[in-house]
Amino acid sequence: MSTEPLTSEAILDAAEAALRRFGPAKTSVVDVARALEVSHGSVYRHFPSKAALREAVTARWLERVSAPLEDVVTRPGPASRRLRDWVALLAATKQAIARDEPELFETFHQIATGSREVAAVHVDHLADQAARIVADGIAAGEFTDGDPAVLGRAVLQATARFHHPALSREWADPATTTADLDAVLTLILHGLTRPE
Amino acid sequence: MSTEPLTSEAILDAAEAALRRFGPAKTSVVDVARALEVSHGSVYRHFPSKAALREAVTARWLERVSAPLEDVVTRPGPASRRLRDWVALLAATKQAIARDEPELFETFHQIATGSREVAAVHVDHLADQAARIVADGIAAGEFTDGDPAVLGRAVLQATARFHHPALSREWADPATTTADLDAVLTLILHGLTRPE
DNA sequence: TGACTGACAGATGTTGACCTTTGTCAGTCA
DNA sequence: TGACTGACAAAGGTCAACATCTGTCAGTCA
Repeated sequence: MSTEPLTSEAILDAAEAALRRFGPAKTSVVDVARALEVSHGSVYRHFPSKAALREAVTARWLERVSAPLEDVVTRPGPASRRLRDWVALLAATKQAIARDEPELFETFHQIATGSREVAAVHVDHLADQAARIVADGIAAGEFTDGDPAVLGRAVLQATARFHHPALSREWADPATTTADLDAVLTLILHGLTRPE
Repeated sequence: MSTEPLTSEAILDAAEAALRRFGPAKTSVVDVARALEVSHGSVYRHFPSKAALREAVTARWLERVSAPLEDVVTRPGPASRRLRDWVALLAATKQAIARDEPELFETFHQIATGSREVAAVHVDHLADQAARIVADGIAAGEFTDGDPAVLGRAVLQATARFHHPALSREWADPATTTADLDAVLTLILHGLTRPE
């Protein structure tokens, strides 16, 4: 019996573990509280509803997806190389999770689908990362002029086929998927790159 | 009581009408047979299973989607204009159905998702249409050199966000969607177009 | 003779009584 | 005093008996 005070972080950890073990359908607030050896009423002192708790778990998880991408954004080197690597890493990350932990992937996709807010924050974050690489490329004279925000968003949307969770069924064949992503990236980069 | 012989076409018509009226969950083979005033056993003389019947209805419906696009492919005029119009018409068609007949849209999406074959034929057909416009553009010196099949497929995939049924939730705001599609199309066409 | 029927077995859905879970809140304890 | 408990009402989920549907096939009818 721990004497530590109950924190939101501890609840998120327990909730994520429970979701991994039982899946979204079989995870109750009581399960989460039991793992923490508190009553389920205590969980409600930190999160206003079960939905809010699940969204918080998902938001934290999505943040762990976009954090490694930040390295590619801030790394030195040509913007075209970084943009290509950034999209490839984003796609590879999502596809790896879908392949290796399909249930967990499905869980988080379901929750994100149900809550516009959580998904929107994640998408905005990604679009911003892409926009910053594009801005670098324009500043360096590597890309043609344009609004980085619009172009970053366009890059994200044009590659949706390869990272949007709703299209995970389309990733069944990794070889085809990689070749297709290469073709789309080449098309896009050609569209961004300044001639000469 | 009709003396006409029962045809596959008549069954498809009745099945589509039943799907429209009752939805996919509530449409039984018996319902379809009843509308035709035959026993459900007769339907099985034309289609080996309920799944095959539903797939045939869906295939016919998808063909009605891609037929009007053919006009844009064969129409005279610059390839860039036609490619832009083609994607816009494809997106507008799918989005209009999703908006105006959400249940029917959901029905056909569900069936197509369940049967790789039907969906693959449709996608291949669309990729081929795009490839033909790209080939025209290359032949006319309007686009840079490249494999039309690869580029056509890339165009289709890069615009998936705007026409893939699995992403219909993302079309909620038509104004944003149109602006986003414009940005992606501009990016892609810039990538295809020969400088100068 | 061959398109069609209808009775049938097994699979799949539906229903409603029962049970678990969510979310609240007055009360306890340190 | 404020973090925590646990009993509770309402909402939602579970399960087994019941009903419908799918797919087959021997038999009918023109």
